Amino acid sequence: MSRVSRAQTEVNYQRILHVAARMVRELGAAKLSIPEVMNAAGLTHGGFYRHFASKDDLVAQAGAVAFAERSEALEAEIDRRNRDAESRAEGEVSGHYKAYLGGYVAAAHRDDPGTGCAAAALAFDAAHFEGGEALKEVYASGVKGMITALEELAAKDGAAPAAEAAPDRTKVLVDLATVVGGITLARATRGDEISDEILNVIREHVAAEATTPVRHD
Amino acid sequence: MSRVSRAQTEVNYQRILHVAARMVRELGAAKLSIPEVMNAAGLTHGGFYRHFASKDDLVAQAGAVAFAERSEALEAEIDRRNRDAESRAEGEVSGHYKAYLGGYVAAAHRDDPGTGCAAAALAFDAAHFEGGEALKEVYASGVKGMITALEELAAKDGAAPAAEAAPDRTKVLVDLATVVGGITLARATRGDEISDEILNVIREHVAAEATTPVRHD
DNA sequence: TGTACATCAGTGAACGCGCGTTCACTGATGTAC
DNA sequence: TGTACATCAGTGAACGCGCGTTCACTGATGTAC
Repeated sequence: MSRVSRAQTEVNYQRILHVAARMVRELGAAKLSIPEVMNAAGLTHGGFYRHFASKDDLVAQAGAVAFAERSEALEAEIDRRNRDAESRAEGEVSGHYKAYLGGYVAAAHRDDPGTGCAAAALAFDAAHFEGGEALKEVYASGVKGMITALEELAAKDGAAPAAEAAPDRTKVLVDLATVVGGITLARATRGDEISDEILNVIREHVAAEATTPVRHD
Repeated sequence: MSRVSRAQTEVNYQRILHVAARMVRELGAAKLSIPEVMNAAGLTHGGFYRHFASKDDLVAQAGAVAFAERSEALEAEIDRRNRDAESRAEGEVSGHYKAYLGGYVAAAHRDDPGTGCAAAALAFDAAHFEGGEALKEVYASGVKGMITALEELAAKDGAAPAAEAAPDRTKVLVDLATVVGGITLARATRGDEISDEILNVIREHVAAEATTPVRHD
């Protein structure tokens, strides 16, 4: 293969990005190798620099794609909530907020980080990134986007018991930390009985009143 | 320097271990280099294999040391609680459990992972470790030790509001996930305003009734 | 206690390896006329 | 529409680098007598 059409170039670029978005969540930035990414995208490693300035550039762009993929999933959940709201009487709750959180802390999500939450999978790399600020910025704005989406999802949702206030930013931040910590601990202890126990306890805690959990795989 | 006394050998071994326990929490296993560890311990890299079978062996042993260092801090907290209990009337609470959690989610702890919680700092490496099961086992038993210690610390502690049950294993698991997730997100977003906001919100949530926070630095 | 010798912790050079990155080359694509 | 040519996406070999690991060597330590 020599030169390729513009349309094909764009297809290849997108394929590299999405392959890398999966692999960086599975392996982390340090073990992500350019030859392996290019091979997984069906190309040879030599052409890499026609698309990216450096490996750090790839990692930052792939991180942004990972957040975007997940953001689509969360927005779909919000749409579902909005549609439900139309056919719901005043005071009723849909439970999508808690369903989302409950599905987050699931074995399927723990076992498949490559398509899972970018905030959990990329936290280490965002904290340790040394190639400029690109990934750090991607990560921070990705997390802030998640928080906003969760606030939106929770706004008319709630399903809170009588004594508890309606979900607000504080509750969203605490819940997000809880599920991110839960999946992080569950992944790190995978293979030990404590891993499932953590998932189960956290799931019941965040989604006790949920109806059907959202699938994360 | 050529051969060295047995006592000095043990001193050097311990120094390598503790230096590595700090560095692996700061850098992660992938960026931890044997030459740098040995230099930081005041030795040259050639002698490394007199003490360790491989880099994976070092990482696993250093991880165990990191958990042990922190376990000592937690046990000191439990001792303090026990001493307090003697001079406390029935029904009073000391608040050490919540003080510990509150101190965990602090800027000082976020900014100094090298001496901080091993469960948070080593989660990525435990999840991605490929050199046998050593680090995974160290990590799982380390986390289970933390949970046991927190249960013990919470047992006669509590400071729970009227409606809330006394802290039990469920509460400990949820609280642990929340503070681990909180410090993980705060480290990954460090430099952005959201980092401090997460720490502050989580701290108030887990330690609302605490008196003085435990220092984690 | 003193002597002779084996041990082995630490040194520093060397190894092979995979990595990120560069580069000369290819030849279909895109463009100018 | 057709032709001539410049462009440039992709190829595969090559580079320097730091890494984990090995090894011959050193000489003080520990031991046997």
